[in-house]
Amino acid sequence: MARKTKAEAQETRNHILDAAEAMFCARGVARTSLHEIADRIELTRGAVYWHFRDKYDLLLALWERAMLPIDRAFDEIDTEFADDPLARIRQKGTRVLHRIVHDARTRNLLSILLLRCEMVDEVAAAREHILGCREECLGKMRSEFTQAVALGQIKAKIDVEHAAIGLHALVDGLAYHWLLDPRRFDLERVGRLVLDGYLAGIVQAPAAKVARRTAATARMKTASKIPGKARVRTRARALK
Amino acid sequence: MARKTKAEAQETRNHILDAAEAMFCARGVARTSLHEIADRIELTRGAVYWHFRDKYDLLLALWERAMLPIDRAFDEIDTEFADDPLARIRQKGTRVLHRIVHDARTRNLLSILLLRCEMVDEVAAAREHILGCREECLGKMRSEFTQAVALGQIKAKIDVEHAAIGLHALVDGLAYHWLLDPRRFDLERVGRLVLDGYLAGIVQAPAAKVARRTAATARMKTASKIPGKARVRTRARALK
DNA sequence: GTTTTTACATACATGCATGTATGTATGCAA
DNA sequence: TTGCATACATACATGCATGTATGTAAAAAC
Repeated sequence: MARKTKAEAQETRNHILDAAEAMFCARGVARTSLHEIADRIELTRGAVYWHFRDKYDLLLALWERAMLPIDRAFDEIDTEFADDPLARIRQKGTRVLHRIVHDARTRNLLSILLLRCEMVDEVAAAREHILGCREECLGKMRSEFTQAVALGQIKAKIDVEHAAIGLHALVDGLAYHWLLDPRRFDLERVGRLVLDGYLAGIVQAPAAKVARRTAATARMKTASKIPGKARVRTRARALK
Repeated sequence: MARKTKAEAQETRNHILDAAEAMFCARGVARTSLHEIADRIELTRGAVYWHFRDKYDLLLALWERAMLPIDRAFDEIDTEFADDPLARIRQKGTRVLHRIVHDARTRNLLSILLLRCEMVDEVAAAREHILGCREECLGKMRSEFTQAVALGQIKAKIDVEHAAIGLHALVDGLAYHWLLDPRRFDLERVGRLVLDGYLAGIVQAPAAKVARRTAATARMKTASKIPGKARVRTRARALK
């Protein structure tokens, strides 16, 4: 068969990635064969094996391709809200939700990651990559929270590590449930509400303090042993 | 070979389930063959096919076996905190976290569900089962939140549906990240902190109100359009 | 213009997982 | 005690996915 030019080869590489993304998303990583992927774009397995070592190398390439635009989107926010870490946190959360809903590639990749891929030995390389990205993301968020504490935007006693972990878990959990059943709720709208609720629990409270206690908070007093975080008093007078 | 008595047959059925749980957890559902499962307990595939239709029927049985104790644990809490819905919410969240950390079966099953299983056509039956459980859980939580609103424990303007979705997402997200890398953080401790932070964002605030606004909340005012939830003022004076 | 390398297609060998059919010895019911 | 259903083991047939080896024509390097 006629050999393609370098640019054309790059194009077919992208086609393979597109096909893999679609197939993985539709039928799961383990259940899709390289034959099916190649077949979808009228190629043979030879082409796939030429560009990628095996299925998991292909999967890793898929993730690397998807990470770039996400990182860039995050950096945009950093410059946009240069002096307002709390706004950056909120903006990053809502933008992630927006991307998941409106950007097919992000949504597909997240769907593969959360629902269509078994995290076992074979995907070890990809797993390490994901953990690295997660750690990087957590580090950034921790940094944001630290700055927010320094600016008095959130309670000083908040453990920034925990706040970051919670935020990350919340967003991923929302995405997970939405991907499982997208018609169940509106990820963007509900997600923003829930996110605001979470942030409301940690933003800096004004001086006001009252002693009224509900039955629940009285119970909680005896039930839990963590003094710092939960004693936070919150005030988020947001939104029009 | 010698036929076993009814009780012995039930025992081997459980052994098969145990072996499947361990293998699925260690190597993923798709990558474990029924041969490996049978081999692990010194049986043949014939035994597996006798008790289960195929691999996914086995998977479904695994989930059904795990759901019973979880439901019972939840019911215990209902009777324990009969008059305090907010405490029930908190207690259920923390108990789930506790179970995940300390009960191997719960942990394994959740690990299979979140990390070792591709949610595609083949697991459709199991998927429906899971969605049903999720809906049931959400319904209960919504009910708890509704009662909490009625008792004035949380802000009346809170949308109980969103609060339940957020709580569910938060717990699942925490579990997901912890299972991905258990040494990264202490699920029980950090999870309880984060959970309290989330609940702190929605519990009923006392009358106090102040006008101080951080840069972030000012931004948020313009950025968001949801008035109810985020305007909640919170106070959770919990914990000793 | 020749050589080399590229970008695939084709062909081959292998192994493994599945499902089913069949065998079989025993528990259990009548 | 007979007969049937049970609780498996064994055997068989099939298909499919993988990896690699080889072929090949054109692009690119020289």
